Amino acid sequence: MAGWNVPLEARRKRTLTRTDIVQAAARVLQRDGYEALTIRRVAEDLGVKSASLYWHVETKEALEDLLADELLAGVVFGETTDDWRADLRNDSLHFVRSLLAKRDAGRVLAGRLLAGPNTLRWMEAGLGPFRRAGLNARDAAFAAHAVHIYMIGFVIFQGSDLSAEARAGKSRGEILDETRGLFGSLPPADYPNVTALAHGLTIADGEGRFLFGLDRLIAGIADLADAGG
Amino acid sequence: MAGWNVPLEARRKRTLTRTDIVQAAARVLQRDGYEALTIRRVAEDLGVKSASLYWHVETKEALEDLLADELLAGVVFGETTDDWRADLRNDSLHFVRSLLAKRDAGRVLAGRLLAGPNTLRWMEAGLGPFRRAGLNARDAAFAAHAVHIYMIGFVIFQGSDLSAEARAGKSRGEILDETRGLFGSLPPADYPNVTALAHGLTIADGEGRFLFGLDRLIAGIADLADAGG
DNA sequence: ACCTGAACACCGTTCAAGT
DNA sequence: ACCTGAACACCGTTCAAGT
Repeated sequence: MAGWNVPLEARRKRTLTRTDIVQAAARVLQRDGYEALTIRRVAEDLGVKSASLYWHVETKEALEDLLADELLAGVVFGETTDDWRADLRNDSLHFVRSLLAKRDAGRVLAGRLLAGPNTLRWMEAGLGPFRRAGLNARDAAFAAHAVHIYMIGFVIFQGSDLSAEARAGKSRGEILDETRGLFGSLPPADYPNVTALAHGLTIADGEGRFLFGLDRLIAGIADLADAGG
Repeated sequence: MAGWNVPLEARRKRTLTRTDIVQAAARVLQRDGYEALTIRRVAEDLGVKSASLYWHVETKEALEDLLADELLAGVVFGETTDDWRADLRNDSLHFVRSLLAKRDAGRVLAGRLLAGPNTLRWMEAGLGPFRRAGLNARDAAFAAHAVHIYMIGFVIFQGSDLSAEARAGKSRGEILDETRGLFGSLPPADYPNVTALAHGLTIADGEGRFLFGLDRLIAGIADLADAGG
């Protein structure tokens, strides 16, 4: 009676683990996006009923916590050199590249501060440049946090749709073009700054935009490190 | 037959408007939080059936776009002085204070770049210090965007629950205390940086933490402004 | 110990029907 | 023009029941 048409069950030979579930969640996120990341779909991807996941994971939020840690697994760090500024710049660029390469990573990571294994490894390596800059413990921690917030914020913005219109088929570029047009057409008497900066505020915001802010942050941290050391 | 027990309907004497709906959404957000911000609850708050809202608003996402603009209505700006750095610092501090005063504002604002009336007014005033710094148009726009990303990122982090555990009753302070204990108990040979900075990474992160990063960013922007001018 | 069936209390959204 | 009733296709989560 059965035997044919059991492709999903066949894939699963052994008992389910948390790791299986987290990796399935990562697949669903990558394939269908954050909106479609549901317990039921993760279960379906595993060839299992949704209720089964609750044996391994407390809630959907807890699964997202685990997924957030998983997303940091792929972040790589360059070699340590004697130039902490260059190291910090490289590490930060790799960080945002790695997260932007994964769909909706910013939405999952936003507001989570976890202590999973990948997060700890990433933190340990990421803190290196701040310590080599010669900052005291508090300043190093605060500076690292500031850079972290900036990076996550950038990933969220860059990976977002900007508005509901975007989901209705419009591309990010089209939205930006429209916004530029709107900014430029405002009455300059009332909006002198917005009209004057319309172009810079709406041009495609890739790595150049990220690096601009990152370099300002690094310069500001260097000011402090130089003054203190 | 009726006449008694119609409190919600009585409140609504005239026809529904988009403004009514947005303000009801703001009330629901403030009262019940982002998770509870549903079309059905907004409708209930207005004494109306959920289907009615779709006459005025395309989708829930479109309503959240409108709500995002509404959240910026309360942001105030100080007097303009001849010190753009001080003005920028004041404006930024007021911005995060204003958003942190509203529940889950970061979650609504995250990733939205809109051109609503409040957003435009806020942008116009917010761009002032960057222009007075003497930066060229592109640099002023990029610098403003960097500060914006940092502020929104901070609000998201500060307003978040950090993990699923937090929603299960634990306070933010308890989570931070636990995390500090965990960081401190890691093997220092494997995690020299995390253990050394455990305290700074997990102490209660209020305005001091925000200002630290903001001041680094402003210093970095000033470096550029001074070099260019 | 682990998974399923079936239900509960919700969602966003649509659309014919009412006024 | 504006709102409702009723439905559709989903959700997260629980829990008795199966193996």
